[in-house]
Amino acid sequence: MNLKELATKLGLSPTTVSRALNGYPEVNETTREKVLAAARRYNYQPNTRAIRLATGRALAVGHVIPVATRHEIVNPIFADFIAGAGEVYSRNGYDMVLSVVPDDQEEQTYRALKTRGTVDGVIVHAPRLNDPRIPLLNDIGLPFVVHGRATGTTLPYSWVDVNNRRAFQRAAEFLLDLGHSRIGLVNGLEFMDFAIRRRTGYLDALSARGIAPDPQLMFQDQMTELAGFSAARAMLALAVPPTGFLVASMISGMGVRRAVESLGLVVGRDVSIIIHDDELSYLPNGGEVPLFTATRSSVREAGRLSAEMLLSLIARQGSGPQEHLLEAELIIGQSTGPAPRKD
Amino acid sequence: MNLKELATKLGLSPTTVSRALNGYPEVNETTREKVLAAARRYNYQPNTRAIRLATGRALAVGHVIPVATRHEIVNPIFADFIAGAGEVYSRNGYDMVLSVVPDDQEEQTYRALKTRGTVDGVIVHAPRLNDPRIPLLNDIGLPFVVHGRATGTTLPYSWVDVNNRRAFQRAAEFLLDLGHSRIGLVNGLEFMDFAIRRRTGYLDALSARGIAPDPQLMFQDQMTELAGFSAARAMLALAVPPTGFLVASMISGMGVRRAVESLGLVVGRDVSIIIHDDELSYLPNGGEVPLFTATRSSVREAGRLSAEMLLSLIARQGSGPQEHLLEAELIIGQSTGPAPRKD
DNA sequence: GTGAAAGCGCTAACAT
DNA sequence: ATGTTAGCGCTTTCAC
Repeated sequence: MNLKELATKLGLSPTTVSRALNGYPEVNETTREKVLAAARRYNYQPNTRAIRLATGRALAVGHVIPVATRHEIVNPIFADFIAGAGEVYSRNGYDMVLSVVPDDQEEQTYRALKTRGTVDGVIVHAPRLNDPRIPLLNDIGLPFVVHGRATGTTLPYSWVDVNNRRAFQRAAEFLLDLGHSRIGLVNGLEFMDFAIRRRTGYLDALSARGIAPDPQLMFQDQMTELAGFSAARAMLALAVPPTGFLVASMISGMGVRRAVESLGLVVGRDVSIIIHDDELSYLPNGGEVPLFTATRSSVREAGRLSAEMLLSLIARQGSGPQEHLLEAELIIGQSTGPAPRKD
Repeated sequence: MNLKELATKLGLSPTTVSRALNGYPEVNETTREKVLAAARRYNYQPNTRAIRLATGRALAVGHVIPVATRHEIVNPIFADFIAGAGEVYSRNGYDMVLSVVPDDQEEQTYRALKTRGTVDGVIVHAPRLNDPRIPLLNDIGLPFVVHGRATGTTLPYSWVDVNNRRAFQRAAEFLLDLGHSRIGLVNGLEFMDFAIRRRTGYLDALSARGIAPDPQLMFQDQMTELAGFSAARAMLALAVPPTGFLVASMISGMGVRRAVESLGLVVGRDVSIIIHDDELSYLPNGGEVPLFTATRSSVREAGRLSAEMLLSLIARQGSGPQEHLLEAELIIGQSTGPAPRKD
């Protein structure tokens, strides 16, 4: 059933039916009712392909995932973000187009997305320092919203971010309040914007207490189990080992936990671990570990907000770049003071 | 630059230009050269929206992810599969449309995908026993390929699957050959088709050696770190604990490893662990654990094969359902015989 | 308030 | 081998 057939059945022109369906004000209300009833009755579904051609809009939003950072797709953050964004898209009749491309083809992909009219806008994930995608997208005129921020970028742009600096600052303060003074930082790679901010928050908390940061307690690496394990083992082998850990991700947090336990230490008694972005969909920790988390809902919320922001940019309802900073929720599980010195 | 403009510049009709560009045989080769050169020169990019409307094809493939199984998206398997499939799609000018929907809207989503003409076909992920999606898609006439198989389904359908039964059988045989006789199975939820097949492989290996399965050594649960930890702890607390483990996923495998180490046991000396789908993108295990894996490349390969199969179904090149069974690669790291009894 | 007609940028008969 | 002519199913002026 297409528009023309529906119009014929109603004894109306396609124009009027179209207007009635799309909420144009000039349609007689009784006519509109009839049209809507018939559309429902015949299960009329407009052909998206025709709408796209006629309007020149793609009715789709792109998410480009370079394969080099493919692990991003297995990041629980990504999954929850996508779930939140997907909700908004489908509510607005938009599709989500996922492009998984070799990282040397990222620029080319964005250009093709624009010139072929595949999407009306894109979400930029995992921004890095001076991220080249921002000037690129600006240049080719493809509307975009960044999930996170790109330190070093001078151009204005729209973004939605969790307050990573504040999150790590509060987590560190929490450990400091418990009496910990040697706190190990197990961070992600510090060319990622969020990792920089997290380190800053950690340092801010230390400096507010007049504690000088110890480079031996600050690790950055991929957020894998093995990297977390290695970092924690190295720190625990120090002459004066840390009694608390601040970890950037659930996955590396599991490595840290294993490192601690493999030395016969007990988490929550001898050592406190605070994991960022804990308690996400597929990795419940069973409430065993003192927690700090951005919480699942806030990441979903970030997805929703980003998607809404992008759709409003596409509709040009927005005036200039929009920005939104979400606060992370501090969730406390068991907690413990510093471990007794064993000397 | 559109087709008409390009044709005018060349002094040809749009038809000829279209034919030249699309490789139709009736075009004069010198004409074709000229057209291709001009297209490159003016950076002509055909408007996908117009092609879609004119041909009635969506040039897109759908992947529907119900939010209830949202963890599927954070599954390394999913990421590698998507990477492989995405490669094929982009090589063929197809888009990948991802729909993340509440699980009670799954059927409705497939119907809408069909009636609105959003996609030409779909990939079905994570099939369950008697999966209702297969009759549904058959019913609405949307071409599909299943990644995995759905035991209990009577309708013929196309699929690509890893030989899970054989994989677990070989892994169990490997442990049996080392002298292990008490082998714990840490499986995924056994309403998932792949989990059923894995259990079958495990049981086949035991029965071939005349070993009766012990229900206390067979666990099924979500494939999370905590579930792996709990299952392994429970088994290790038995009067006669297992000396080997067969684990369904990297994530639960980390829980099993932690459980083992938390008891002061050493992996590779006291206990052997074999993890399926290990060594995927973001979870290197550092070669510490005896490995068994479907390997990253085979999952990517499954993605590629599924995508190719689907595109061929869409083009109706295929005659009847196609099937493809991939063998998993057995990768051996350190290995060990059974732990000495400590009584 | 409704309709006729043109057009979005291609493809695909049907000529020639 | 190339061109002419209709569409694909909508939206959108422009008339009435």
